[in-house]
Amino acid sequence: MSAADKAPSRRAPTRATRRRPTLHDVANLAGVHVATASRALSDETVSMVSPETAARIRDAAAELGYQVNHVARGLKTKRSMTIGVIVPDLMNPIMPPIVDGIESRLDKAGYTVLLATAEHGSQRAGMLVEAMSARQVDGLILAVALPRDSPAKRVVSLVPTVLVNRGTGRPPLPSATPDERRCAELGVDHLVRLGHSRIVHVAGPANTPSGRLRLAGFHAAFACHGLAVGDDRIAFARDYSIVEGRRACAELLDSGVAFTAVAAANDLLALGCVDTLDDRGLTCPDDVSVIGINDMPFADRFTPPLTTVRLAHAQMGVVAAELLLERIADPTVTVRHVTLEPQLVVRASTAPPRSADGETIA
Amino acid sequence: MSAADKAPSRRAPTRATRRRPTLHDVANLAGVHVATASRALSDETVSMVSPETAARIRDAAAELGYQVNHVARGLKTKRSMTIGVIVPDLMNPIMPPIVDGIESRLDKAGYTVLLATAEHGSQRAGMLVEAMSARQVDGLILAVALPRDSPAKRVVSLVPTVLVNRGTGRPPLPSATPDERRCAELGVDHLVRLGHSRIVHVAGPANTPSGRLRLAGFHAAFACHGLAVGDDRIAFARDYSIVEGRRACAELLDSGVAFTAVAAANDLLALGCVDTLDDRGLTCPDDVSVIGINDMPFADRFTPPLTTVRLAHAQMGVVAAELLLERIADPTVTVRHVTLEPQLVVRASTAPPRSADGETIA
DNA sequence: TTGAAAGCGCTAACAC
DNA sequence: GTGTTAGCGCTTTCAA
Repeated sequence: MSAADKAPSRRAPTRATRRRPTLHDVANLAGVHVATASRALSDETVSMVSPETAARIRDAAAELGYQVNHVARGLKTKRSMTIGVIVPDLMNPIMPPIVDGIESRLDKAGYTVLLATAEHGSQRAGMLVEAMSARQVDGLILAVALPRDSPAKRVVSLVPTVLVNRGTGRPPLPSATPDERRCAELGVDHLVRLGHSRIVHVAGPANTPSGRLRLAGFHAAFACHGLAVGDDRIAFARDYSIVEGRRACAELLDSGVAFTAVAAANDLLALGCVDTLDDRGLTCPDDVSVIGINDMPFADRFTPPLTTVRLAHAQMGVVAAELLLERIADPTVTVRHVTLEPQLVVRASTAPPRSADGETIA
Repeated sequence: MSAADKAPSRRAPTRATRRRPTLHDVANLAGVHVATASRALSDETVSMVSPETAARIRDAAAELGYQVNHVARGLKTKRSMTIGVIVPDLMNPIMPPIVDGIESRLDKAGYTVLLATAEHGSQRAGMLVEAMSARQVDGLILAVALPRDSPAKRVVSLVPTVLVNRGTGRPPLPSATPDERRCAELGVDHLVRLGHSRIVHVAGPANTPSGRLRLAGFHAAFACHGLAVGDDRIAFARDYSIVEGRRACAELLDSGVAFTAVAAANDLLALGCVDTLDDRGLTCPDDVSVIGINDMPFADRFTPPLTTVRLAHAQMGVVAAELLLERIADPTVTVRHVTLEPQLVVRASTAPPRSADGETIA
């Protein structure tokens, strides 16, 4: 009878306005107290209630189509079982695999992801961090840079946070990143092994860690091969895009430096280089070899199929998720930076230089 | 005095264990009641409190770095300001723009998106819907099919839901979809205009609405041109992938039907067809023209650049978001199905048939 | 205009 | 084992 105490207003549920059943309803139907119902419905506490009442409660719950209210539970337990993920842009081909890796790993641990996109260092990125914090996320995974003095920095020190695809940041946060320098080294090594020595670099934006690190790797690889590289052999892209690749490559061509190969800081830039080469009547790889970084989806189907350095994006997402899980479990754990080994993927955009062109330095 | 009643334990916040400030803290600091603080901090209710106290409260909030707790607020207001979005797979190139469209539109309305991935019709899709419902999402946008008899169907009737990229479903839900039939028609029209008449179709999975609708469109276009098409001119892919495109195309080739053009149900399948043609020593478009559907990212850079039918994915996401917003605002609004017009994009994978090949039906 | 008090749906001591 | 009693942090009547 207690099951119907609010009946007058709930009788004949019009099917459209049916209220979501609460723990109270379940308890009433089963003829027990809410607390007992709560215990029976949670795996960690079922043991506290007798098997038969537990069964009765479960039946009642099933009959009503009861579902716990995570929000109410979270208010009490202080855990929302949701993780905020902020990426710069889903259209960037490296992001989907990262998000997918994060999501699949987190899902296994029972977490749901709150996803949002914002440009690097934008005001919006900061706002999103705050919005997510207000939603009581249990953790944050950031693939974006926060503005330097953003108030969001405060929340980052309050909720467990890890960085993915970019490692720097104040304060130091755990991170899962590719070995950026090694990417560039791998590329240059490949080019040198092919016989190139007149190599130029289309560098990523100077204001991104990856841009800077890949440039450093480029220099390091050169030094390692006993080659020198002047500033005239480097052109900076303003962002990672095909158009910037085009522009930077044109800049290099126009500058008059002679080169037989270009190592671009990512695949999009490499694609832009191929375009410019094409525009100028040069063919890749016959006249100039081009190598990128990322091995973006379908890079094997471009014209020409792109030689590149593959980054394990999905795995990076998985690692970031694990780093976060670890940190949520124990916030005092040492911050770790895990770096993923890149892998050279040779396709058709690189070839030995024509004649012995590459044997001498320009 | 009440301002300091918990002080002993909170004095000298160790900076590591600092508790998140609550409305209570703000009220205490400002010397008002929580209710007043609540009113002062919400735009709709500021008018109820005197300007000077409001200012005092805002200052206190700022000083403490106070942030509302959306979870607690949601418990009371029954609105979480989050929307659940379930997609089959982020790696599918059409999904990122859809999600991006959804997210950007929803963000403008103050909503955050809870994203998850699950295969079509999988048990997991149902579980996710329930998990999201348990998290009190204010709405759901589904790009996946739910299992027929899933208990999740019940929640779909409880929380405002719209479909994106796929329109059918029981019960009928608002949807934003491409005009699937028209896609296929556009493709066939283009091929016929080029002079082809021996055309085959690599159909999408028969268990997907898009597969079926595009097939219907293929038939309709044929009929419209006064051409007949037997079942031997159609091969079904088991999913939308390059390998299935390869297989289906090989099947057609092996069956012995003569054709000069293939209309594939999507770009991935088209790419597979190009591969198989290549394997058999046939070149596209010289020997056989191939057309896809989607205009996936970088379709213009494939070998050969793919002629295809473009779908406005990002806009579809935006429309889906708007449909949902509309439905949240008024759940009794008529369910609308908005269909987006596709657009032919001619590139290099289609050309007139060699000689007068195409003039006669096989 | 502000304060008091109730309560959203749930969990967690603490009794019995 | 199960019921009682407090809240979690917020909003919202209802009084004053």
